[in-house]
Amino acid sequence: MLISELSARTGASVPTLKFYLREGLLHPGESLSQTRSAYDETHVRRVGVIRALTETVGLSVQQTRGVLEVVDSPGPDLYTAYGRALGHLPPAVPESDDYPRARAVIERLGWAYEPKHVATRQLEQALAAAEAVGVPLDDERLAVYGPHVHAIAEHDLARVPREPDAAISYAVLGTAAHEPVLAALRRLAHQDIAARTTTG
Amino acid sequence: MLISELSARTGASVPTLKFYLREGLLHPGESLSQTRSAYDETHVRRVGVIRALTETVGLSVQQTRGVLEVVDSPGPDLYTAYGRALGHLPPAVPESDDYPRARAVIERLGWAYEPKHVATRQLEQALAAAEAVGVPLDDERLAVYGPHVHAIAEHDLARVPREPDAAISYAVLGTAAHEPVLAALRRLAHQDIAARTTTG
DNA sequence: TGTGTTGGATAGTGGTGATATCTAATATTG
DNA sequence: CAATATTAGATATCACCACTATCCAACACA
Repeated sequence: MLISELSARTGASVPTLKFYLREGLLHPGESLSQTRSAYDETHVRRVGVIRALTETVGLSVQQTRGVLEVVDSPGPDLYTAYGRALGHLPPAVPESDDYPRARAVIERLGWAYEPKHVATRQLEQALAAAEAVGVPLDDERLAVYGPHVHAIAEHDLARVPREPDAAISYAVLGTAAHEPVLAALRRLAHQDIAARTTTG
Repeated sequence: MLISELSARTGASVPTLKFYLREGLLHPGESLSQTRSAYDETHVRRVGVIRALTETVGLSVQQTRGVLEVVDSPGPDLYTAYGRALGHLPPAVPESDDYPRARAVIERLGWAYEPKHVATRQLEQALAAAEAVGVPLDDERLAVYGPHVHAIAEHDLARVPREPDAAISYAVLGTAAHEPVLAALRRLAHQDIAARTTTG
């Protein structure tokens, strides 16, 4: 299909598609001539991914490109690819050599403190932000969160496909795309409980 | 304290503080004269909240103002205030009269489907985005998530303060500030499990 | 042969978060 | 008391970003 049809199929305007091509978010179509390229179903899907990552997950174009690069060239192992992908997701965190809040929490939960994990840094950042807002998370609360989150994570990992490429793409996109779902579920439960306790 | 000291205390530049004042994120100081105002600890805290909401939670200045307005004038009941605050948090969702994906999930979980809840709309949006990315959430998975998330939410609500004002501010800021913590915990668990299964 | 679309390049748009500059008024210091 | 510095408040400017618009020669198709 030509670019105008890709535009019709995806709802993205032709100039926007050209923009994605320029920015390297969308792989070029197969060149039919100097002035014509053929796009296929992979392009349709890719545009959907781009729009979901930017609009719903809230990534910038740059972050989206970073995530998609990991999906396209994941490297040999899941752990490395996952870490790389997390590095493109917010919050962006400056490197340091110790993350005291995160370490305390992780040790309290009996998990392994590993400062090299990107997620460790992001946890530190998130805990610091909660403190700054005036709603710090105490140990008892984190002790409650921990097992529930771990159970969710184990279930996630159990469902990752076997083949390495599919696994990486699934893990990377799943992390970004499923977080808003979990957040929405929690908000929904809050709102529901609040409605029941408020009104009657 | 004068604005320069507030700047020193918070790390925000004087022009930035003036910007927050102009935009209505920061309440004015007590005017000492035509060219001098006194700021206090409430201003220091408020700047911390603003920076955490914008930098870590990722809200725009406009969204932050919306959330802070709810905190400042919450209205009489928690449910309304919470809904209003959620409306300022991403993802922004166009209104509709039915949210089929969300309804299916909510009914499957045995919760109450209430299309008026902002969180219902946000759930629909998040589920649609996951589909678009190619990693839809099946019923079985949501059935696993549901109880864990609900347990977390109940624990959250149990710890909300009794006094209405404190409760609302806690609920609103807590929702925004604790989501990144939960997300980071889940990412950490993923990365940890991936590290163990990959390397050995 | 003519009409119209394409790829590719370049430039422009609107919004946003933050700075910079300016002025008159007021503290502070020597 | 004079000189210097700092402030509030207003206006203007900046850099960035995600797009969008325009233009052109090359080409397809009727």
